[in-house]
Amino acid sequence: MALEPTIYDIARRAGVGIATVSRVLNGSGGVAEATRKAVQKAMADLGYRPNRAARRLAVRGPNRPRIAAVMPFFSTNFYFTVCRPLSQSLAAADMDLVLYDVENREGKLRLLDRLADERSCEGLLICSMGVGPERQERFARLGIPIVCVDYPLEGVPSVTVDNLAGGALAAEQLIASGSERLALVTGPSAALAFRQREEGFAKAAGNAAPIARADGVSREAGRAAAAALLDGHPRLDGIATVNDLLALGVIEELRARGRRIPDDVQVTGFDDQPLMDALGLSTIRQPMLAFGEWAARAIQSLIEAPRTPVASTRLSLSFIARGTTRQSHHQAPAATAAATTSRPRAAKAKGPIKTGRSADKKERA
Amino acid sequence: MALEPTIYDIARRAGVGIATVSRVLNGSGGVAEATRKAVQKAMADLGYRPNRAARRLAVRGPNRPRIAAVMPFFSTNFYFTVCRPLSQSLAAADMDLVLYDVENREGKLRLLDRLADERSCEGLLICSMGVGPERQERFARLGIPIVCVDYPLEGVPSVTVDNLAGGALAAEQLIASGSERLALVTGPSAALAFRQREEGFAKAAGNAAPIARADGVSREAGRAAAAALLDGHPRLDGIATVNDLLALGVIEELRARGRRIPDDVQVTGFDDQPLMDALGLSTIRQPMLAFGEWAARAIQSLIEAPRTPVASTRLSLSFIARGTTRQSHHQAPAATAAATTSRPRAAKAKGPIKTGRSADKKERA
DNA sequence: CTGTTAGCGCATTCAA
DNA sequence: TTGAATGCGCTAACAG
Repeated sequence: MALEPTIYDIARRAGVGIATVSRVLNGSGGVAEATRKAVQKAMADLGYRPNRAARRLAVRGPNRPRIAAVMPFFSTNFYFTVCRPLSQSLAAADMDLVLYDVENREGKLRLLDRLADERSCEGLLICSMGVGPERQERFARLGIPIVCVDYPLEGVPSVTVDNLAGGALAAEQLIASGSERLALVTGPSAALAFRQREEGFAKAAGNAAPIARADGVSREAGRAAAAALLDGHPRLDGIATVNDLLALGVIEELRARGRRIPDDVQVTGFDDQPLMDALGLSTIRQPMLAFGEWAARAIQSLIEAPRTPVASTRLSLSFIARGTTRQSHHQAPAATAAATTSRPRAAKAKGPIKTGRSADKKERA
Repeated sequence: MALEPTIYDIARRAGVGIATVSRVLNGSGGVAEATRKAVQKAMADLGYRPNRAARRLAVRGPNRPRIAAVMPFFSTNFYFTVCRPLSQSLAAADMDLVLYDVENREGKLRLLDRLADERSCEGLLICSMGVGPERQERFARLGIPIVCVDYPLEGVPSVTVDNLAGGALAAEQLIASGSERLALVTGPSAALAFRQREEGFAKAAGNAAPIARADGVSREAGRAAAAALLDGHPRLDGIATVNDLLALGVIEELRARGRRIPDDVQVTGFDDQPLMDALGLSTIRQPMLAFGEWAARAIQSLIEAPRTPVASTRLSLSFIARGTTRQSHHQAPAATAAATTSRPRAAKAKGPIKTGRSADKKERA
């Protein structure tokens, strides 16, 4: 018996009609206690499990759209923060959010294929990753709209930021506040955003500036990368990173080596994840809130009006000055148009908990 | 036309058979370009949206169990951390994780009713919240197993910790390291865990110790509560909290008032969320990883073998000493059996980023 | 290439 | 209180 038992099976076994089985199943009353028991026993014996598809078809239950959110969810609080507005918007629009955490390219592809095979979602939300053109085409044929966040995918609406400008902004800020020997700690090259930030950084810092690639986006990875970097370039006085956690790792290593921050070396992060203000990390803020809100709206309109095209948007980044950089003397070049700068207050790093409670609160999308 | 159009509708409109419609729908090939276009136009015109229930029934698609995870997901990183192992376990077991963020009691009840009405999940995972007995009974009848995390619900398997002991542990640690005038900053009384921690704290700190109730579990709420507390009791030298974020808020307020930590006043958190080590917060660690793993296993076995009872478990808490408390002189009383203590290293708070890289890494479930 | 037909598993009349 | 019959929307043979 490879197949799942159905109400027919249990009806036969209990010596009743399927209607009766259905009744006890739904507690619709009007069933003799004896027969109910018999039916329940039969269900238990056969390990019956109702088929929800059949039920929903029969009951004409609401075809509540399910949005599959595919992303390396647990890698960083960036995704958590993006998902917050997303979740709320979707709930308000009466859609379900199904979370699919993917850690690597293989996992992602396998998942996408499965989603397509089983049509297990009505909308696809992909973060920081691409989709093969053939897969993209497949979803299109199936009528499953795709929306991309933090990744520019041709042919589908996406919200992105100018990562190239962001990378440059980091370098510029470091320079503006006095660093002369810059370096960058980046993450796995699989991420397009990282590669773009690297490029932007190199453009602004000069190609001589060393770039160390961390093996992941964790603090540990950042620390290891910083160690390697500092071994080769002990005189560095400004380290940018492509991610806040990496920056924290860099800072740990710097401290372990007795370098003072920001006096000896300045450090910047990227994202402005939650708690970075408490940690006093200078960083480049991504409009995570806006990311989530935009994505929710886009997928919503795509589901309600399948053929209506949605225009992609590009949001801007801003530098948040905190305790790991010094006061900047020059304004950042206006060249990086898409990136704006804000300096709430020159919060010198002192205690373990340091809050920049100024303009830090709301992001400026 | 209140009803959704079906393939019959579009078949009629396009002047073809339903099979053809189905073909273009699935890209199964073997359709003349002309007819395909006609069909697609009809679909567009009628705003056709395939009914997934029908499809899955017809195709006998895998009845992949969907686990609805109901919790105040975005309130704290506690849930994020619990969900990580949960997500991975479920994925490995071939189940989908559907996230339902609920912010309050009403939202929760409404959601639970909807889940039951629509049978939109095969398993229910509830965090930090109860379910009404009638609702519980309803899910039971529907054959939808429930598992509770961080909340002891009679009749359903649950993972919990001894919050009473946890509250006491906080007070004891504060006392052991020299505080004499204790206070507690707690959260909304709706949360059972908070109430229990309050009770435990009061028992160990004495009923004279003031308890301030914050209006939420955010840093802002913690800070506000601390302000009120300090206004009324300026000489406090030890403040425990029921949540890390609250503790961070307390610390902000303390610093704003020029009190030194831990010299003038010691502070403890609760949970040991991610980054608390970097922030140097002394706290009581919850076994979040184990929470998630256990829940995944429980729901799994309940789905595979519906009638098999699963025993609840209670995991233990441990105190993690970091920079916001002083070195303790006495061992914590052995009375709080369920709670163990560990002091990796007396990390004096110095820089904005301070890492206790010792035994901090893995939790001790 | 395309239409006809027969289920998929369940809820729900309607009679009995 | 119970059973037989019907249909939910779609896919998949099987004929044409």
